[in-house]
Amino acid sequence: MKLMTIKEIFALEPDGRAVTVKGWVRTKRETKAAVFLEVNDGSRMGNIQCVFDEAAAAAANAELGRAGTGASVAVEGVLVASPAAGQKLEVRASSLRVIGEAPAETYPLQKKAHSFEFLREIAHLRPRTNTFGAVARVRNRMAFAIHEFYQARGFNYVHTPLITASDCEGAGAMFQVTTLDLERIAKSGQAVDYSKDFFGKPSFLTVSGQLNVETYCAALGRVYTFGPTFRAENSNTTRHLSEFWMIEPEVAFAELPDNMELAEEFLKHLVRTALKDCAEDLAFFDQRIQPGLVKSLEAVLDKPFAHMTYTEAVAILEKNADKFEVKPYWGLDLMSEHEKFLCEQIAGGPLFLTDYPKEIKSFYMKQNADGKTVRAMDLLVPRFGEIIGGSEREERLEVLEARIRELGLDEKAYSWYLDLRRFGTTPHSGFGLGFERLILYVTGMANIRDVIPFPRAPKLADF
RNA sequence: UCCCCUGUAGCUCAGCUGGCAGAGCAAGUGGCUGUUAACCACUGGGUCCCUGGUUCGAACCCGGGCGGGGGAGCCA
Repeated sequence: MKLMTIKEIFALEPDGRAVTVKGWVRTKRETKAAVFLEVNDGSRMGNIQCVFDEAAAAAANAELGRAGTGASVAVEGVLVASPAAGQKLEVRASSLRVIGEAPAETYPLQKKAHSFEFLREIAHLRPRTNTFGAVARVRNRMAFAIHEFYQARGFNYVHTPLITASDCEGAGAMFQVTTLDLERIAKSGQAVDYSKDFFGKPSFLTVSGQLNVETYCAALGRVYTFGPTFRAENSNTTRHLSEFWMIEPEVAFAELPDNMELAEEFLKHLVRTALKDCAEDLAFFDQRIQPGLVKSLEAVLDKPFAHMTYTEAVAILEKNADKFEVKPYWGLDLMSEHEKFLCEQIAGGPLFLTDYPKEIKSFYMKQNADGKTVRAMDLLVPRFGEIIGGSEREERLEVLEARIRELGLDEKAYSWYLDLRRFGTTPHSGFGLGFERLILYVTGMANIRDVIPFPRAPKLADF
């Protein structure tokens, strides 16, 4: 590609070479002596300032009139050092071509700050703002960093299915997938005959790739998934989406401490990469969105994450019972307020909580010898709580079968999963990291609907 | 699903006890010796979310509906 991006131009010396800038106008400032056109092409946070002196402005007068905020333009000129503060480089422009106008009377974005609520209503235009451009770039870098991290450690990227015909994933309400004509069935008053459905039985969108990826873990050793996940929960919060992306590594022969070590290295790798490669965007978030963000991310890298068992945590919470709306006790599934207290007030940073009561965790988690707890781990972080949930898996066939029966689950539905224990079973462990929660954590953004391009949530599937 | 808040100009909001609809920003025009959230002056801009009611009179009070936000739960 011959056209240079603004990011590439900013890596050059201001030696008067000819440059062409193509992008979208962010703002235009006019004085008698000069017109300043700031153009952004999304390659970086900052704009490039294109300066039209009196003669150039006169020559480009008609085009300048059409080059309002949002218009797409091509500017030709030479690259020079900027005589004024604020930018090291600028383009001394000789000509301007407006490619597509954005009439101010109808273009929703103005050269002023907009609320995130308003921008959510124009999700197709919001990537043109500083904030959403920065989120998109960080999101991209983090996605790539995930692959870098696992590929460098010999993990295999496994594509688990999005459609599943087994209702045994157990991680929440599922979206049903069907090709049946619902309106006709409703009118007929007949019972649904799933043998006529596409897969010959009820099918759903996956709520987790874990059970499937365990099969490849039992063959390739180190594996991970990274893909979309669907939950039909009626969740209306700043931390939940109906469609979100999740990373799920699974490691054969790994026990819970190995699992936590991996999770800590993983999160630190992502934070380190963001600080290194997204510095300009993070500086913006630090300044405009979440003051102190960069410092708090740097602090994450400094020290080992704290560890605590559920039982220890409850003892601490009980001593501070007066601080909570819900009184803590052993056996309680911890509330948000408890989790935030533990990582913010006690640990002062990311905190692993382990060995939860088996009653509040999934059937597949490895049972401890105490008969009461399982080898689960949640990683809690300041600001919003749980970012990672994982465990060592139960690899003992009899114990897993007993647990499935105990919970009244359909044993037959899990036969392939139990085969992994029947044939060459091994200890193994894994966890799930919510990708959008990671982006919230790294950017300091407050609402999960603002860190995914097109959020899906109850009553929200526009664009 | 539950609780709370909210809906007024393109955007963000003010509007007292019910009495003629306001500001800042944005936009337009003019000015300005290089601006950078530019600055200064002027100008235009309204289905006060919809609907029913109370009242001489409703943006304001009451009922119903719709939209938006925050918190809780579920979890990643």
